[in-house]
Amino acid sequence: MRPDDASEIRALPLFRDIREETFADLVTAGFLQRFPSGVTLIQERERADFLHIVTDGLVEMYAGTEGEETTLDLVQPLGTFILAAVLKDQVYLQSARTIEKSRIVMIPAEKVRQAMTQDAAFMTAIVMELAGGYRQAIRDLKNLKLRTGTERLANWMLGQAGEGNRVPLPCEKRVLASRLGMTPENLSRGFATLRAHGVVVSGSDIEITHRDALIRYARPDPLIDQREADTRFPPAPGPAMAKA
Amino acid sequence: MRPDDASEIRALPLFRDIREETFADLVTAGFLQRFPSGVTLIQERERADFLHIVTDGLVEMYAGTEGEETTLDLVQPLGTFILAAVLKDQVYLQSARTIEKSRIVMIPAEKVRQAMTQDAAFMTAIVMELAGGYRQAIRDLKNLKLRTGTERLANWMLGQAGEGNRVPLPCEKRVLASRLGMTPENLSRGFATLRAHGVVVSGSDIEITHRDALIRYARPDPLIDQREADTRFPPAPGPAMAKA
DNA sequence: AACTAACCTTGATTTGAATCAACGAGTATT
DNA sequence: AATACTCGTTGATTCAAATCAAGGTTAGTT
Repeated sequence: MRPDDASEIRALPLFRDIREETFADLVTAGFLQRFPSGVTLIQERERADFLHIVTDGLVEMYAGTEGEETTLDLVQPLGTFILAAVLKDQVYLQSARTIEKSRIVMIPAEKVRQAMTQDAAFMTAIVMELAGGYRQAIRDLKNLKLRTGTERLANWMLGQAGEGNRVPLPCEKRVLASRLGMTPENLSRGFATLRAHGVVVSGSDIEITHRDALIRYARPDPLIDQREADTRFPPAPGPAMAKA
Repeated sequence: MRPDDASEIRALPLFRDIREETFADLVTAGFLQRFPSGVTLIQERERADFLHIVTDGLVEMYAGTEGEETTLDLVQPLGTFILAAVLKDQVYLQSARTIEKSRIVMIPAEKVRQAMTQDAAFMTAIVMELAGGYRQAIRDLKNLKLRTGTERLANWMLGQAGEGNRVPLPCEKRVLASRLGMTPENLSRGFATLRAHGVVVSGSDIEITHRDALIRYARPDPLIDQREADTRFPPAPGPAMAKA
């Protein structure tokens, strides 16, 4: 791994506050690899061997048997995946494939576990990362169980647009459909439905023209849709905190 | 909290390996409370204030707006809940209510965070607990996205029966239905469908008469259905492990 | 024991979503 | 430039699930 690759991932919440020495250990053991689009990086049911970090490109996490598979997540640059499997030293529950030309940093699972025991700050960061991942999974569950497909789409658009009105498409629509738990056909129909609620779609050009109308349709819920700010530990203590 | 209440939760993976002193701190700060059935213990969107441990009874984790809610999990004795919210010092994503007469141990969030920084073994246990919870949530997602309601029911039955053929019902069928992501009506129909696949249902008496037939229908997948063994850290090292 | 109130089941209907099938648009290839 | 291919859209149909609407059972109460 080259020095500037290392400094790039140093900014990650997972590594930001750890000791220089711990980081050096991880970087030394790890390596960076480039992959074209469409490469399977890990396969569900295999033993966890590396912590993966996406430094460039896009990775799809998916699961299921051939022909009957579903997208569970998209990992964008400066995201990590399968930390939980690495820590528990168990098999992957998800597969991963590149869906763009990507750069991936891989760190041997054993080194991660070792570093965790040697650096309390690293372990703390791991706790926060896992807690965040867990909470995101709960959000996904609520999203799936409480909303229709088109509602999920509408809320996804609001999140993706941020403050602006353009909705950048991070991947093929078929992948987005699977991520949202619907078929490509129904995603199309979903976009069609949303035309009546302040949305204009033309190919991969997606725009929100009447945000209030879309919000009225989507009924966004911060407990489902709001990305969580990454938390440093200890979290801001209350004004009147007891000391042990 | 009485001494034997304390010793009861000492056996939990979360506390099993922590220092005596840490455990004493937590026990001193915590308290035990008894609740009748039907009491709301926590409410989504509130600030996380206590780590909860169910020592007796049954707790339903649910979410959603009045009238449109869904059950996310059932917590049985010697289970904990909302650890992630406590650690991140954020709001609950789920509500909790007793659905049986229950005994709950509550430990102030601040004490948990404090104990974590003072006892590496406790932090390690937390990492394992979070990783396990995260993986379970991923399993739930796969279960929902890859299977029909009746398939989820069939696999739930196999898991609930264990080695035997009786399928104990831990809760009302309406709650089970919600947990499995279906309506009570469709749960009934699901049981009806499974009569053709080796299942006999009469009220709350549920029995598997032809396990092979049910398995053929359910097509269980260890990556979805298998409970994870709780992992101590470090996980079993390979035969040739480097020492730092 | 009779009454009440949940809970569960069953049937009919509607709605949401998946599937099947055809076509059009865009991209890459020859 | 023509071709082949993938991707996305649209329509028709089928299927799964939710909803609406009765009944029936059970448990808890008076």
